[in-house]
Amino acid sequence: MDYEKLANLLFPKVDKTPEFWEQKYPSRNLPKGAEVTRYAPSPTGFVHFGALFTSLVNCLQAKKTDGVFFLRIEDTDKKREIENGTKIITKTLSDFDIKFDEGETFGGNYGPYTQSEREEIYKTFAKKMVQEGKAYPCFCSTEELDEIRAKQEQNKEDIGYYGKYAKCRNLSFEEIEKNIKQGKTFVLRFKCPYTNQDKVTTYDVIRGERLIPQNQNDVVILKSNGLPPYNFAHVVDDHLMHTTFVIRADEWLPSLSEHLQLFEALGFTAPKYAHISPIQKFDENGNRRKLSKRKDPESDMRYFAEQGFPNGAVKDYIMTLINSDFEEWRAKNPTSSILDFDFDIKKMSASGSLFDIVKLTDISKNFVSHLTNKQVYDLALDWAKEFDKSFFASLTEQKEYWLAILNIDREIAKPRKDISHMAEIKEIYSYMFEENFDGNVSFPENFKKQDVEKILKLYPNFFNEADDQQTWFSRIKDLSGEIGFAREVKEFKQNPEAFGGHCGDVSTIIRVALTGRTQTPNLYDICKLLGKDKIKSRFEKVLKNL
RNA sequence: GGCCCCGUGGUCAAGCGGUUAAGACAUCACCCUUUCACGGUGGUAACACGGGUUCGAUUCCCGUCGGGGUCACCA
Repeated sequence: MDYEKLANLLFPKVDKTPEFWEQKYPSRNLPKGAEVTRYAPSPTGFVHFGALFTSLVNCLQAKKTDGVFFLRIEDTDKKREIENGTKIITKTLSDFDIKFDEGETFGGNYGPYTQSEREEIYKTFAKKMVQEGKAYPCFCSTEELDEIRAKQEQNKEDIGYYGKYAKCRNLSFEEIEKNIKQGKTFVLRFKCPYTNQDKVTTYDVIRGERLIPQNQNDVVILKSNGLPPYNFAHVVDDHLMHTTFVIRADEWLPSLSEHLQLFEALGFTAPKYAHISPIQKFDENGNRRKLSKRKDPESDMRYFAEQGFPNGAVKDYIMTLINSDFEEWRAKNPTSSILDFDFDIKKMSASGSLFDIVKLTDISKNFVSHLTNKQVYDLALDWAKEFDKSFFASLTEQKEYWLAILNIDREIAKPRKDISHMAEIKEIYSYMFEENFDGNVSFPENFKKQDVEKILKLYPNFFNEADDQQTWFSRIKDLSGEIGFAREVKEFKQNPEAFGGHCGDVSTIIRVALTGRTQTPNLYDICKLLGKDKIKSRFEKVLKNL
């Protein structure tokens, strides 16, 4: 077979040579140890939780080594593309402070960074493969391929396009020419020189050295639309873009040997690899499974935006999954940038972790507790603008009041931790607004009705808006004494029979009467914000319902 | 089904042949406190199983089991 002739038959329009591209994309001049990493999504407009996870690891790996982190859009399958898909992805990542050094809209000397615009490049290298007898055209139809598979399944043989099943592998030049003249489309297949009896040693940065069977399939390297599938695009792009470190999901592990073969066939040096296990969740049977786009709302980063989790909190949570000593570091450095953390990809676990909303909630509460009232207000405002119109209106119209509410138990040594996401704020503080208060509250059962009545009638006389917190509470004690309750909790505990309750009980009754809840932020602040008039009117409503 | 990956408390996880098997979340109890929180102390709770190797295995090897992934002209 004259491969040169075949190459020209298949790719008559390709006039560039591999050398041309090699010269156009010379080695990057980077310091020793600098890693070039990338995030390479399809423009589906959907950012999976695991994708954010992976992109964060890639980003950190590049930043920690003073390397380059770039964005490449893998759009060789036009079916998956949606309008503005790329924009949505970059916006989402940028919200999480994941910034690219290079990419279609970020600049860089190794573009185009969109695969559909790289067709000429792929074809140049595909042609080279043909010229060297390492690839051949395949005219098999889907039906023929299905037949092959059915036969293999029946015979319990390995499934795939290989050996005697590789029908088009030995087509003569004349047969190929005839097919092409008839206008038949073809895919280009890699002429795989191995069987799966052959083994190859691979190295994965997280998993270490492994001996794995070689791929034996004549995999497709150019689809009939002229663009390559992932395998060939990955190899050509990451070679030409000088990626040094490919960090990707572990679903790629089974095709690693295939990729390595392609690097070898092209005469390229393969990058380092790390394969990350997927984030999982329990299914209805209690088994773990990968977070699913269809079944799990939290697989979509939009979920966290809708709930109003601060991006920083989500990122902190992901960091705890990436390197488990992050939490300890974060506790000591509550406001430091993640880049100051001693990230190390080798500290990553090879096993997949379970998504845990409870843990995220805890981390988020900690995160929010370190913010100022203004920062929380701004986050809430941003969130409400998009997701809750009435809350937005309330925040805007009563800005000062909201700032005061959000300031309760904040910016003190041990701040309160009750807000984890923006969507719950309106509900958490609903009792601060008269329109939500109907006087229909229920007191804990151990309180006597007459005690409640006494307290509600007396408290307004004991409350002065000008009092500081200490004075305020001493008046509550006075009130306690007046109705036969203990002024001090200790006093009560020593002799419970002698009292109707203690000052803490009085506080609880006031709290419940005012808010309908047994747990709220500092009661003193609430009373002060509400003011005497509202306290009175709320108590009147409660007394009517008693 | 073939191949591949993974397997320490409910969850995230340290651990790299000898440990009282860390820590965090969750949970429970208690303490602190002028209320609610916050905080503190302590408790419950784990090496999937079976064989080796070894003086000694959570750690190394093999097998079993369990879970996951992958077998496309999708990435």
